[in-house]
Amino acid sequence: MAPATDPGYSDGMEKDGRRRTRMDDVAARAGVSQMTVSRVIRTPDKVAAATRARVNAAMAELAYVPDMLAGGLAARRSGLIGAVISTFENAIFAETIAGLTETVETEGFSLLLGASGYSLEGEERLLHAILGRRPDGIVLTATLHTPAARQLLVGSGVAIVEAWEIPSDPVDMAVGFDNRAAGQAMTAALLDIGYRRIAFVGATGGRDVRGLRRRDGYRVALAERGLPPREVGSAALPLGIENGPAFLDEILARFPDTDAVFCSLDALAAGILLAARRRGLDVPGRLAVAGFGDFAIAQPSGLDLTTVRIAGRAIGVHAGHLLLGRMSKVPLEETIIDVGFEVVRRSST
Amino acid sequence: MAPATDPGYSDGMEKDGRRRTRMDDVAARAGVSQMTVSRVIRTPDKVAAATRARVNAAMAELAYVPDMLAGGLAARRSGLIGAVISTFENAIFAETIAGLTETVETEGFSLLLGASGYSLEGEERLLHAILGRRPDGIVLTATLHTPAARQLLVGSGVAIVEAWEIPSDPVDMAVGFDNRAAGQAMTAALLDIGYRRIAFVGATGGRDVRGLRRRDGYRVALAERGLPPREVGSAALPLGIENGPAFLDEILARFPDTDAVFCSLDALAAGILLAARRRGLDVPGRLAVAGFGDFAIAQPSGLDLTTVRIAGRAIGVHAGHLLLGRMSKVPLEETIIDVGFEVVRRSST
DNA sequence: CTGCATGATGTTTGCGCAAACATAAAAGCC
DNA sequence: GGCTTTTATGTTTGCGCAAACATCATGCAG
Repeated sequence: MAPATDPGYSDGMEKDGRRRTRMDDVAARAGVSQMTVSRVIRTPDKVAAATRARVNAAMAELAYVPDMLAGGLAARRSGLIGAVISTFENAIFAETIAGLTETVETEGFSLLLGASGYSLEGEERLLHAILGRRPDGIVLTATLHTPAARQLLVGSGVAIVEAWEIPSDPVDMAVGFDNRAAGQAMTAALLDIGYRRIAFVGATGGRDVRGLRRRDGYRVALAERGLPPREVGSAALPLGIENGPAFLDEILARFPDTDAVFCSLDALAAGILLAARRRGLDVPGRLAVAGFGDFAIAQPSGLDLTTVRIAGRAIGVHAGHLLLGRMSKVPLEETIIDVGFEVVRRSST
Repeated sequence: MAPATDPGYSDGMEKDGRRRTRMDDVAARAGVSQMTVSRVIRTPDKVAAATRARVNAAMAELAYVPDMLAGGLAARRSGLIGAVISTFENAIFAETIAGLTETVETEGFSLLLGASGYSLEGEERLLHAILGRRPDGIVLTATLHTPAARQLLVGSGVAIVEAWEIPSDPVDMAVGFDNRAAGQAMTAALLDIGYRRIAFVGATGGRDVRGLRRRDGYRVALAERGLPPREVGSAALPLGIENGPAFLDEILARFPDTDAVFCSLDALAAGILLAARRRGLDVPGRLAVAGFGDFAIAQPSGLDLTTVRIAGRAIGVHAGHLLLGRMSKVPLEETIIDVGFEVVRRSST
């Protein structure tokens, strides 16, 4: 899995034959030892002010950039944080990644990003690629699907945060919310408004573990009132706005008197809503539509979708802090963080 | 800039005191030398089939994951590709990043992602963080703003691709399109339809170099017909859908007879279009609206925006191939790739 | 059977840095 | 002033791996 080809000029030489500047070069110029340069970079307090100034000057003159690969090898800490998302398709995780980078970058860490895709093989390949870089921490926004993958992570001993979900059996740490409770809450909200013939649209199986949890919540909420579920969906991923018309047709064909639809994703809800409008169905008069995620599209584009809002950015920030905390040796008091959710009612219900 | 804190157990030991598996361990178990294990991983053809099988078995049994940091240090190639975006806010570059990762991952490279934000200091900090990891290549989707940053990159000798733009003076390689030409083409398209009092909304200065290029194109197209420009905007970034109402007000106040608006971004165009609808203005009858970028929101959400479509994914794929090509020693024939653009007319004009 | 490729493996060394230890100088202390 | 403690710096060593070179078979032509 290592790069197969050979770079043109990364043999330590630049294009013009110069060798890359090392600590030794800086040290020689400043008239100190290599170790003192290292100290100026990592623990400046332990170096006399005058010496520090000379070294800093030398570094500036030579435009020295420390080699963190070498440093990491020696110190046994790479300064890398691995982040695993399932796909770039839906921008669900962008906020989380943004919050995560901003949090860990301030401490000098960099982000190693990978998309596992929907193939199991890809998932393991990616984990190997990330673990091989010896990250100091890993954030999983994607769900792990194989026992082997789980095994690999646990065996690595790396700090791990599972995000966007509170797993019943976490690998290590976790930041997220209870998808089941969220699905139940949204369904309950629809019931409170007065809807009784509520359909659910979303993944029916396969890889979308979280969507399935939300569906479970939907089932529970209906069961509490003794109402039968009406489920429509597909196991194929990813589901998006383009599936709206087909799913709407299916709902209306199988459950003609449906008065509300709860979609496992906003993109899906947007698709249903637009399809309904196009068919001349009054929303929410004839059919109410609710989504999940409060992804950017939802509100401002005039769809004004009732949805469940998740603090995506906060998840990323918390995940970063969990990792930083774990690395600071002070034992963390709480390693499972529930950021909750919020049912936001807008004009689509 | 190095991580300030100390990890709990990355001293080469796992939590339970086990040492991390190394090549030596695999070698011992397979009854070969460490070097033979290295060969099995990188150049399996150079190892006898029987030996290879033994080594592979040993690796599997020990769940060995090669340390690419150490390997990179020895081989002077990190297997990392640095990617610099300006912000996660707009999902503009998600497709490009996706195309890039998919391209380079097949060759065993991993992505090091960083957001430079809108601060110049952040830009340099990020470059240091990335260059310090000794990437084999860097893709810039963000524009470079300081001479020092440019200097740093050139001095590093790393292969560089500037994406989403064909700079007049590229640092190294580039994949993108001519923003000026695109702005001109869209304006010309509006003129061809028959609009004559066309306003432009977008960045008026500051960091959004590409937006300014598109504005330049707008000016040229109008000047060719002897029409005066009508420009509205702000230097503050980022501009988004929420700025729609204010900009629409400004347009109608300063240029009441405007019949079309060309926005430097789809998000902005969406904001203007929605604001116009809310005011009861007929789109495109009273006011036509055109955007730029064909970002996901545009079409399916019912806005049906006329826009300029850019092959964002192709940009990422090309960028990846440029880097891989540069690293394969075969001299590249073409290092500046223009992916062009496409004016897409929809119902908003 | 010699000689010389060719293939398969082993040995040595160093990538650039930081941990651990060693030393030297300065600063307190009675 | 001799003593310890503290502060500032230097020296040695090794992180885990791959490049370069060395070695040892084996094959095979003449």
